[in-house]
Amino acid sequence: MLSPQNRMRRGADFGLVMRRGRRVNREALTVAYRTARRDTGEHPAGEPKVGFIVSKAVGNAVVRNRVQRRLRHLLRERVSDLPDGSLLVVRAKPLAASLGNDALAAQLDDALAAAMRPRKKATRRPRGPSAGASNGARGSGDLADS
RNA sequence: GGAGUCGGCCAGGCGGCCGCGGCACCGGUUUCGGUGUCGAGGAAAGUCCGGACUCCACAGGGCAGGGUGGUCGGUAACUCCGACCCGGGGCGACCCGCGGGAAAGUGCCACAGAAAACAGACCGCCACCCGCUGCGGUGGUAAGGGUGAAACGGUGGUGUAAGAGACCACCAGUGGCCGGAGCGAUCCGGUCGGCUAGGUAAACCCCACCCGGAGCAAGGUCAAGAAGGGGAACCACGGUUCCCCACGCGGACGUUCGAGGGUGGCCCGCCCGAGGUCCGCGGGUAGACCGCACCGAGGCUGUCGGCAACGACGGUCCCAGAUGGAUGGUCGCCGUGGUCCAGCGGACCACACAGAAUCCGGCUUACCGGCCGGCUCCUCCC
RNA sequence: GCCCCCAUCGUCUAGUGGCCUAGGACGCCGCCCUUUCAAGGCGGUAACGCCGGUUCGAAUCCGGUUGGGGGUA
Repeated sequence: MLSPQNRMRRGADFGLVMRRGRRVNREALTVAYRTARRDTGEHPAGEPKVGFIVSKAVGNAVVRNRVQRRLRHLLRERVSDLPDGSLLVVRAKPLAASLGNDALAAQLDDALAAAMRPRKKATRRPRGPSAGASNGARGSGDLADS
């Protein structure tokens, strides 16, 4: 589960990321990612925000809830690798409902790595006490390795 | 023991690690941290009914419109529930029924058939007649035939030219009256009548009863805003008066002989009404908090009343409250079911239907299974 | 969340208890015409979302269900 400060809550953020962000498609999900723009000052500093989209095509309400919760738990271990002020939206596809946990995690890591590769050097977030104090230790998964 | 029927309850269990939301307390007091505690369902679903709650409207009358439909009760209310009545099914326990009115009226009943609702007669049967044996005419009759979903009481007899409730016996049905039982629907008995009256109201309709409209995105407070609010005074607490600011374009109408608005279907009527009103297009806003997490038609339990639904009284408990939306993820063991290897056993897969959103009472629909109890029928034993 | 609406051939539709064995147009298929294609002509294909009920009889009336669509300070 994500910490409260890492949740995307505004509809405008979703629209911005889905429209302007960098999208990567995999079989079970789609990832849209957008780094902070310091010139426009959209999100001055602050924690990275993550949002989820699970449409009705995925399944009924029980299935959709379960998919969203599993994705949230997977993202919780990876939030510390996102730079400050970045926005991420994960959209689940119908296949995600029937996928095992390892396979789902593999697809997520693969898509995240592809989305962050081009400009990860500029805004790489420094490790430190401010970077999610409780999660810092276990969020060590290197996206490039996965 | 077998078969069946009705009702109630449960909704895989335990543990490790990592997490989330509300509330209370403590520390900090902007963010936050710690401890404790609570955290999905029987259907949370469909949104089909009924209410609570909120806002708008609320002199009155009429016409529409919608809903319900055996009776009595239960309830805040209901299209719900209970008991009973009637009709149907079952040996039975029991189950099913949108179950008022078709002798107030109107409509419809295709095809077939002579005839489809009010009487009549195609074939037939019988009698008579003839300009005479014809596929003839006149009259009687409705038992028989065939059609149809449905054909004008049924069976047997008397009777007759042939027949017919024309008459008789039994049976069925219907209406009036009388008596009895029941709060009532209704039931039982007697008597009389004409002998008989088709179906359809989930067709119009008639009768009885009920229904104002919208819905928590209701509604309120604050912020923002240029379109609507803000401020002050008086005060009978509902208004009056004054002040501030009052988008653009196009069009229509009007100032007491009244434009337009309200009365949320319409009309009459009533009220408001010029400090102009209405329509179209453009342009602008859509954040936070309250509502809302609650002592409630509340849960559990006991006694009493009632056949029951349910009610009365007492005890006890406080029991989800999010807002891109918490109630979880993962691992291990056990349990249940299935498949395979087919010996102990092991491996693999699955664990139903399904996720609160203002709240409550119902209905309906979906659902792997498990547990408990009442009753009925059959068989066996004592 | 709340409130509404709709469902007929592949597509757009007509049908408002019996004339429905469901009509029309555009499609699609075959044949004719043409040297060939198009156009034209002839013929064919193909539907009442599903389950119950009312009725003698249902696409139509009444319930339920499924699937779409819309509105909403």
